[in-house]
Amino acid sequence: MTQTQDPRERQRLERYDPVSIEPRWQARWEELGLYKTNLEDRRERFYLLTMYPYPSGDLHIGHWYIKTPTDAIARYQRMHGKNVFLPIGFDAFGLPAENAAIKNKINPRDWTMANIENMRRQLRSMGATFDWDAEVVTADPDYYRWNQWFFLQFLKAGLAYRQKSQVDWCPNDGTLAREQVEGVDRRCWRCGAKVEKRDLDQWYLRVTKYADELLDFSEIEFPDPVRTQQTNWIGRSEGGEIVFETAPSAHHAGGEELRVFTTRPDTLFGATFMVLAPEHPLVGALTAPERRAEVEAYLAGAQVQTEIERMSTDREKTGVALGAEAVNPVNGERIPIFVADYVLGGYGTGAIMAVPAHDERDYAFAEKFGLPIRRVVARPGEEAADLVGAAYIAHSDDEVLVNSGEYDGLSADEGGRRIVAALEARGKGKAAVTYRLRDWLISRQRYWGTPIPIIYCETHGAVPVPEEDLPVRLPDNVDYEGSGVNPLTRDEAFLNVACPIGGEPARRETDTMDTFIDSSWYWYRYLSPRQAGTPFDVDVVESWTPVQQYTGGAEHAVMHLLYAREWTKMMRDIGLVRQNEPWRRVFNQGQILGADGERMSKSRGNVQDPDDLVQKYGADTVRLFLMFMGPWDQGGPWSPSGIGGVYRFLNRVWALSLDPHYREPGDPDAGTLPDGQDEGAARAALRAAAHRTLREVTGDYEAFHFNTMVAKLMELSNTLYRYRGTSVAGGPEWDEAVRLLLLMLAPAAPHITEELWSRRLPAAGQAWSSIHTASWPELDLSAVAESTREVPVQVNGKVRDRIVVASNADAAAVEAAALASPRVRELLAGRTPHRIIQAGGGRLVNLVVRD
RNA sequence: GCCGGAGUGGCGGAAUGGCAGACGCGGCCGACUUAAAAUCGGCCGCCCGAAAGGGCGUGCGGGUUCGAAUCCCGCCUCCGGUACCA
Repeated sequence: MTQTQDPRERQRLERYDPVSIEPRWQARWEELGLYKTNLEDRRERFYLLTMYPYPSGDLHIGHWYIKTPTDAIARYQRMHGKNVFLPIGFDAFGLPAENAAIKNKINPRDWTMANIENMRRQLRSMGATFDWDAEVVTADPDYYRWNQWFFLQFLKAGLAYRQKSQVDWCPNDGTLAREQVEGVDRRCWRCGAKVEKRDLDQWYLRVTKYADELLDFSEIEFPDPVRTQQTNWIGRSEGGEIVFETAPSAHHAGGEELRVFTTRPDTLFGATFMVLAPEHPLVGALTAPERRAEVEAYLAGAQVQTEIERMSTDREKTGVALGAEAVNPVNGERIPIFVADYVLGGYGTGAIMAVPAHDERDYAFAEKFGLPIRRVVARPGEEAADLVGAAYIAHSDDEVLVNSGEYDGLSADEGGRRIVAALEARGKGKAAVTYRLRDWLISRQRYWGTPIPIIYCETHGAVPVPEEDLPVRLPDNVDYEGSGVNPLTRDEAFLNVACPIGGEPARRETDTMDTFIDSSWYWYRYLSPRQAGTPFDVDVVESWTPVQQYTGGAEHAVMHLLYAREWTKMMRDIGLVRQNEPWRRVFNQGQILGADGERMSKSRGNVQDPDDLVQKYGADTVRLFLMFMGPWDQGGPWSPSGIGGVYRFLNRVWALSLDPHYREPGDPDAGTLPDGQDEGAARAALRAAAHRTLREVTGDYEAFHFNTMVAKLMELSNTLYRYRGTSVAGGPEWDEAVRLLLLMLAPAAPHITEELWSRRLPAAGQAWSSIHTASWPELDLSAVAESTREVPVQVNGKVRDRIVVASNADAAAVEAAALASPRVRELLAGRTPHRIIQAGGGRLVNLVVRD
């Protein structure tokens, strides 16, 4: 067994050369069809979905950061015997393609398809187990025709509608959904330009219908921040709708209804004025002739200000009196009506009752315009004198109504309920719920997207394109004039069409759909990507979805992740699927930033190209390094320092597997067992290390704790290294440990493990089979058990000694051993501990002594 | 402002009520080598001490507990989201 050897005489160990190993195995796996999923297979299914990339041209390291651990999950689940489906596709419509087309005068399709081709190559170089047969490219007419089909079904079901409205408009990107406008200064999520307002006829999806249902997360497991963000975005508020009436005046007959929404109906007696949003339809009618000039100037100013700094942080209140009054339904009081842009046209009823004593914004407005402030809610014990002038915004349980007529003395909550009930009896109000969520504006004034299948006819209006005429294809050759104006609007061949109803000359809708529609259902299409006649095979969809696990970035928390839930519910309501949610569980990995801590982008010049790293270290090292960097949900600035450590680790795995008997000339202890260990103990220690690692690594894979998973495999390889060249190296326990190490490492570093595995099998007299078809190893708990254990002993909470006891020692034995320790006796100095605590079943002892 | 997340060695990070700093980077020392690289081994939170050992230490201040990086209260800083939502 023991060999003496002169290293200079040994044949040199073959070098670990990932660049030659990796492409060879990738080709072999493809040849074997190892990752083609048979969707008919009845084994337990595991649909693993990762957000499909936008084909911007190059994969950067951030893509690998999402996809590498996802691939490891797929491989891990396969080793557990599950039928795993891991598809991939491309989010191929969108603005960058169009901008590139304008700049270079090429077709967006050509630009996009060339990028996709490059990204396919890069994705393959990761060694990921994507099932390429399921690939979906959204710019393919066979895909986007179903966007059109869905739109028509939603139209029939009343879930889609057209409306003229003020929309957020980016000078570069055209119409934006509300979610796509970012920040205080209202900038475009995509290009960062200032967003303006425009009045346009637009198509909407009626997603507000699902507001309450979307607040129910019982069937979907989201990271907490995503759930919170969606909840806030939907923004449900309970309160009352109260009907004020306009008062008659010299210029106005009065009696018109002015509805307001409030969350504080209990403060109705404190309403001292009313405010309408600039967009409110009654502003014009209510304005007194002598006020008209000023009001119109204000409205014009508000329009301009939306384009400039209306939302600036100082946000001083502005507004103008209309010269009209409203009647408070609860006490008949007449209060003045103002128009002010701090009231939003799109929320609630676009009008508020202003209660300056109990609302910060109303208070600021009242102060500025010298309007009365009347307290109507008081805390018990507050004197009448305390109530003058100041505002009281807080809302607590023990407050009562004052200055509120018959409701005085009631608790605010109870008073509010009674006020609403009394108004309701008179038809002057009712309990109401309002949401912040708006319907989804899907029209985009862009070429590179799904054409909205509508034809405008002078006789028949907006006519849906008949289903049999789908898809409405994007013309391939369009004329880019170097401007952002949608070229479809001047493409006569596309525009001119006969009305499907009467055959009259008519024109096509030139708007295309928001690309978030493409990404709202692509994983259903993956399951039957070439299905004709329906968007997907419903039986396959029912058996494979909701998706088991979805992985991707948190930046989509209130966009993609909300739109797709809405879409699924709409599909359900037109009878297409039976599920309520698209996915069961979503995980957000962190974001890799550039070395400068900023988002990686070509313009910043901080992009890390994975190809360079793969060339230098191999895909396995890059994969493993990305997993090892830190917790997966954390991300952080990119720094390649440390990648060498991971590369060294793989080299050590290589050396251990191929050359167990080597003795390191630089190590004085090489070839000798650790102090105090005989061969039997060494063998047991090897097995214990391997199985303990297996126990922990299994838990880490399950919890997506890839960084600690790698650390523990490094520890195991360090242990093996300690025994390399000793009498136990190459023995059965050693062999088992190496085997477990390779199996545990296989999901993360698939190439090197496959290479080493394929060399082990013939050595063991077995036929070749891929390590990726092997089963996850079985844990042998008896191997983990040890005969002794170390117990830290604390005195007053500070560790003062460590004692070794038999691993089956009971509490009394541990206590006795602790008290017998010379060090402890010295510290106790004759005192008797008044308390002895053993934590975790004797894992730690704490002796508590009083001074 | 509001909502969410985070703050631990020179650095990435580990430990979620029980031995703080696993694993890795980096640094220092040593071995191997004619030499260098590669490789291998050892040491490295701060302060006192020759050592044994002791004191301090997880953003700051308090608290709960036999015991706190971890739980509670009050702050500070950074990152993400949001922007007058009545």
